[in-house]
Amino acid sequence: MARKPLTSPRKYASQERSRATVDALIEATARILVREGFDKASTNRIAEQAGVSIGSLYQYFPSKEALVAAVIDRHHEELMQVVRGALADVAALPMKQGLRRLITAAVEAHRVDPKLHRVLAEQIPRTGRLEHVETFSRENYALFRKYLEEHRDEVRAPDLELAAFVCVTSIEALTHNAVLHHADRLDDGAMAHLVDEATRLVLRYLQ
Amino acid sequence: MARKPLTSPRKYASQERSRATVDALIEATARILVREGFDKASTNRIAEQAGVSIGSLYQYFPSKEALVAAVIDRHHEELMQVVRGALADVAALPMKQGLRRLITAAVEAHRVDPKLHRVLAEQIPRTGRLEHVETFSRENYALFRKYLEEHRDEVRAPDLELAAFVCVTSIEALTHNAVLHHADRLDDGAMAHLVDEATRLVLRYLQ
DNA sequence: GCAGAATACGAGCGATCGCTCACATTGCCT
DNA sequence: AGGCAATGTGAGCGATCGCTCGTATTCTGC
Repeated sequence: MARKPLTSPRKYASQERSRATVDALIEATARILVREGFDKASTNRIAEQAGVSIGSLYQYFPSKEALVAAVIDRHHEELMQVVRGALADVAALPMKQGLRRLITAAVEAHRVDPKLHRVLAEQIPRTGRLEHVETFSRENYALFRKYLEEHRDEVRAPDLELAAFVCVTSIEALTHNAVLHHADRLDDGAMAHLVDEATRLVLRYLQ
Repeated sequence: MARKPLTSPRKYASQERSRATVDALIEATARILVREGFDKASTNRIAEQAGVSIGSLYQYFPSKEALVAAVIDRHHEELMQVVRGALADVAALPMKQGLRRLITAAVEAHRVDPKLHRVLAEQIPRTGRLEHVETFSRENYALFRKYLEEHRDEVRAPDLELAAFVCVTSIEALTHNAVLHHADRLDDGAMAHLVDEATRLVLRYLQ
């Protein structure tokens, strides 16, 4: 199966044991990113934390960058799970309730692993994996646009593409800023308040 | 004047020559950040690009971090110049025109040096100088809140602090995303369109 | 014009980084 | 049981990093 002479690292782990190794490496990377930051996340350190030799690391990840990209992908998949679920839930609701629920979901998504989310948001550009984020954003735009189309009767906007951009960007920025930069001032009351305001913002804009 | 034995670097350059050195270093740092990214911006490389010895660099900046912080401060000062100017211009205008002008100013601010702005936005967290950004954000919130207070008769919001957070965050995210991530699709027409939408968004929210 | 302060220089230190490779161990298949 | 593929190991290489320090040059005040 494997043809290459082990120089360019194998990508696929077929046995149970190696899958555990890959998982441990990704998990260790996430841990170190959260606890010590990007600069401390050297490949040697990650391997050590994972309880795996540095050689094994390079069997499965061609570079440090690839490791971080794997963490990003895993995290984004978790986020999209939340978003897709929420969109399915609210498909039939009127927009007022639907938007409120969607914005609540956005907050929840940011609370899945806020510290990791923050580190990734800050460090992703360095990985050269900006495409990943672009893809992620694009899927968000597309999903929300579809939502708007399904509620076209309640929306006065002529350009749904633009409207989706405005809504998604605003909601993401509000929840991101609130959860990641003002977590201190954000008890449950303030949080409900914020969801109210954000809902009001996009609802009035769309109608 | 200088007491320390040259170990902890001097902060103040008193002669003309040394001020030029400091400027060259900051300018070189900005250039390298824009052209080659954070990782390539080593202190040796910065000194070389500035036409200055590495020793001189450490006379004026105690660390690489301090150098980047200086670039950040300079850039933020330029941005705030634009923002403060716009706020002064629109103080007497009714909100509808005023907000439009302010949002246009936000776009202009992002266009001062978009590439540098992007690199800084992405890399700032690494410098440990997050406080700088926080201060910057806070000044923005405060200025806009003051603006809202002066137009209290046109604003229905009960909590101006929260309203300022919502507006500033949304405007900043919209202009930031548009200018830095969708510059391709952003001719003058699309730009005017975006300003329209953003104005509508915050105006309806506030009234 | 001269002394001392201010400024500039750059070889090079110690640390760390990403990563390779020669070799050892484990698991699968017949 | 034995052979080969899959997986695991870690010492260490070459590069680069941030930064120091002893020395050379330039400027200022008298």
